[in-house]
Amino acid sequence: MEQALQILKRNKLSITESRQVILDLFFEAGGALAHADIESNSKVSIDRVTVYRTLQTFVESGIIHQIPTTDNTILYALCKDKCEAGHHHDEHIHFICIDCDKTICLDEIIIPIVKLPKGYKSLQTEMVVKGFCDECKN
Amino acid sequence: MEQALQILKRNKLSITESRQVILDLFFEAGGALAHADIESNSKVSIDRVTVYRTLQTFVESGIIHQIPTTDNTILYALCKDKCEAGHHHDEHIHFICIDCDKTICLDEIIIPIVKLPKGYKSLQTEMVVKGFCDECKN
DNA sequence: CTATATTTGCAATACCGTTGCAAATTATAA
DNA sequence: TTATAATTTGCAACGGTATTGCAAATATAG
Repeated sequence: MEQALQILKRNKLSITESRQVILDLFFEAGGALAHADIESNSKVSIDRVTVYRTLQTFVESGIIHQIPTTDNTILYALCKDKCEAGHHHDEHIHFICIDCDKTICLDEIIIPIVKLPKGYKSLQTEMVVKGFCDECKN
Repeated sequence: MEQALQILKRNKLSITESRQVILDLFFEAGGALAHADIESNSKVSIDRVTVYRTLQTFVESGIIHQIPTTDNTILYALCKDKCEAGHHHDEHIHFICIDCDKTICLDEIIIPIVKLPKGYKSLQTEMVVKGFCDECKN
């Protein structure tokens, strides 16, 4: 709660209940959330549209970032420190456990630089690893 | 055309026009396609539903694989050699040009192995690089 | 060629994300 | 604190996309 407030202030966003509630959900979850998770997990009822707009605002402010998925949804996760508005630096790996189905940001693991063919210029890199997480290992 | 036929036979799928046409589109494109691309690029008219079901069948058979994106679409690309039904191994990089919007499979560039935290086990890795391709470089 | 199994296309439906607008809430300035 | 301006919210409506059931069409097996 207090944490959410700080984030909103630091990013010069209006302090509203919806925004605080949604931020709290991210802190509780400790991982990535989809739009649907937010709608169903929130105790307070927040309009679908508001959730969409809030997520968009947070992405633009560099508070959360999008994680690509293969099932027509987008996952969102809190950015760590270095993200600024309009300029994300989450060059970390996203891990998807095929057992428990959780998506985990491996913040400490940096995506390696790859050498592209001549003429190609890289601006952004996404890396998604699928497998078993440390709780589901077998 | 011949190529498509071989693939269908090898995977013990019924030989139908739609399936051959869709496979040919992948060969022509040389890269990844979204559902919409298939619908609009096909000379023959194929029902939307058929396209969905065909893509699903191909994924299950290990003929194509899904590439995660962050814009609420799924890209599909032909699997290389080692894919089997239900078990994909496409350890190559997908490059998306933000100018011409094409997706290119950089088959010759191998995804570097990253060291995961203790307890994590990697089965499949996707790497998507966005930037300018060699034709749109600037 | 016939019988069976599979695939296709249509219609209907459900789902998801977006937009415009008025009401409510929050920030600002006196 | 209060009045005003700016922002945010929720509703309704819309458009696009994915899914399902079912009958007709097509492919496979014998």
